[in-house]
Order: sequence, then C-alpha cells, then structure tokens
Amino acid sequence: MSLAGLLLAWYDANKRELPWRQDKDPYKIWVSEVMLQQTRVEAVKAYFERWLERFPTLEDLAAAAEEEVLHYWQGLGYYSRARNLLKGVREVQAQYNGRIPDTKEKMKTVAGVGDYTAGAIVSIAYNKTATAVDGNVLRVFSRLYCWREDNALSSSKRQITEWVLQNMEVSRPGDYNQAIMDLGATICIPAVPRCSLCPLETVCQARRRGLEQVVPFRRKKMAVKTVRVVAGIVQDGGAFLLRQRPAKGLLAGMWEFPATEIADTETDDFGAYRRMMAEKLGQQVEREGLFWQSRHVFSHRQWDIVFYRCRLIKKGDLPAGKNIVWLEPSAWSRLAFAGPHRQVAEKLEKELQNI
DNA sequence: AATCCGGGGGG
DNA sequence: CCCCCAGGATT
Repeated sequence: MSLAGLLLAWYDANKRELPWRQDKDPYKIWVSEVMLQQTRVEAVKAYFERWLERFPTLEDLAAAAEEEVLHYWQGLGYYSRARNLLKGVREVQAQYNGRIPDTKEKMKTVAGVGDYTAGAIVSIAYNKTATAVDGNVLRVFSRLYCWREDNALSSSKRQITEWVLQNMEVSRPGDYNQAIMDLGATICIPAVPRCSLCPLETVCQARRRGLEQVVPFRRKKMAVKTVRVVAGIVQDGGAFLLRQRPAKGLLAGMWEFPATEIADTETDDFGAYRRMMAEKLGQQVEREGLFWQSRHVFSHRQWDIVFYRCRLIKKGDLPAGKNIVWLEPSAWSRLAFAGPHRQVAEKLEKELQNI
C-alpha cells in the first residue's frame, strides 16, 4: 500500500474528534487554523468554542470592534494573530463579498494567512490539492526521508514540501494533510516517537536506520534575556490606574498596571518606580506593601516582576491621550490585560468582592 | 535568513 | 526543567 494509503487508513480509525472538525465551514477552519498557530490543540479548544458563540460567522467578526476581538483572544498569546485575523476577515468581506477564496494563491494575500494556513483552509474546507506544511509535517517527513538538515532552513522546507506533494492523496487532500498532523501530534512526537504504533514504521527511513530520535536535526536555542519589572497598584476611590502598552512590540495594545523596567544593578526598585510615576505620569506615590511577585517567561524574554500596592500622595493630571486612565474593576471586563497583569487584575477583583 | 511575537503543557 | 507547539510579518 502507498504511504498515503497507510496514512489515511490509520487516520480513518484514529483521527481526533475536534470542535473544528464538525463541519467544513471555511470560516471555522480559518479561525481554528489561526488559533492553532504555535499553540497546542488543548489550549485552543475552549477559546474556539467561546469565539464561535460570540462571532458565529465571518460577517459577525468583520463587524466587531478590535478591542472586543482582543478580549476574546486574551491569554492565547501572539496577539497580532487576532488583529490580523480581524483585518483579513474584513478584507474578505470587502473584496470577496464575504466569500472565502478557494485557492491557495488568493488566500495567501489575506492578512495573517501564510503558506501553511492558506493550504490548510483550501485543502480542508474546499478539498483542493494544496500542501499545508507545519511543524508536525516537517518532523514527520524529515523522519520518513531521514533528512539530516535543520528544518528551520528554507531549503529544508522546500524539499519536504515537495515530498508532501509527491505523496499526496489527491482524492482526499484535506484528510491527507490532517492525517500527517495528527500522526505528528500523537505518534511521531518530537523527542521519543512511538514508532511501534506508527502506520508508517515500515516505510520510515529514520526508523530503519535507528535515527528516529536524532532526526529532525535541532537548531541551537536562543538566549533568554531576563528583565526586572516593577509595577504599581494605585487606587483612587474605587478606580485603579491602568495604562495601555504601545501599539507595537511585546504585548502590543494590552493593558497593564503602570510598570517600568529597571536595571539589574538597581537596589532601590521602588525608588526607580516612584521617579517614573512622577516624571512620566505626574503622580506622587508611596509604597504600601508587596502585593504579588512572579516570573513570566516569553519565548525570548523573561520578566521578573514585582507588584507593589501604592498609596496616592498627590494625584496629578494624566498625560494627554487615551492610553492611561483611572478605571473601576467593573469596567475591566472588556479590556485585554498583559501577561501577569491579568492574574493580578483577577486577584484584585476577587479581593474586592470579599470585602 | 534572522528576529520578533505568548503562553502553556507534554515528557 | 526543557522543549516546542496546526506560523506569519517584518527587516
């Protein structure tokens, strides 16, 4: 039997039941594919269900405000995905009258849709012969062909895409693509693959050579920079001071308690914070006590963050613009909080309810 | 080609 | 703890 035959027979018996596999609505496929970018299936499920309750159709999403869209994405990470999805959906609404294109070439021109996502959408929703090469597919095929070069290289991706296409079952392109992903997620996993359960064990060249734990070749990991951050919880009556992060960069556009990065060598962390509050935000604050501290790890950076509860000595005028506001907890629900600030906001809300 | 962009859970 | 995940945009 052909590679695709073995694969699809396995898939038919073992495919995962997932919320976005209930039908082939291209809008739902699109949403799921964007959520799944660099994000595990288990983490996506609940977000996907909530999303579809609020934005059941492409038209509903296209009409939504970005702020609300971000709120429904809060906690999933890579927030540009949400912004680009909204942008892309609006493009399709405007340029294609709300009908999602059925060719990979057209889909790739839409915001937030790259080679992988375009291929996944048209193969799954429209049964078009198109490759969708993600991390799973790279791993599975680099093992099948015992490819000994770094999969991060564009040359590796080009070669593997060619193999994926050569072996494609053209009668079921969507299932073929998803079958490889399911195999990669459950059997052909990164460190120690479960080869004895694999339908492709007999045709896998890495397995034949005993190299299934060596392939794919792993690239060196990047250094993670540690940054100290001080944040303050400043209250005036029932309102707390909140600030929106810049529109570009880390956690773009997300809300947080006013915070500042401080040097490793700084011994008086609150002193640095007090100065920042006075100079940049025009507020005089004093430390009341430690509220919370935590370590937040990003892919390329690490925050060691301390939240101090502050007393407002003298309330000043806030800098012009809408990026910093006094806001009561009842109005927080529509905001998207940045990383660890979300946990602190939830703790504060809980604390206030108990009083 | 290299870097940036989050968060979470598997192993 | 380490790894890396149904990647895309930007430079």
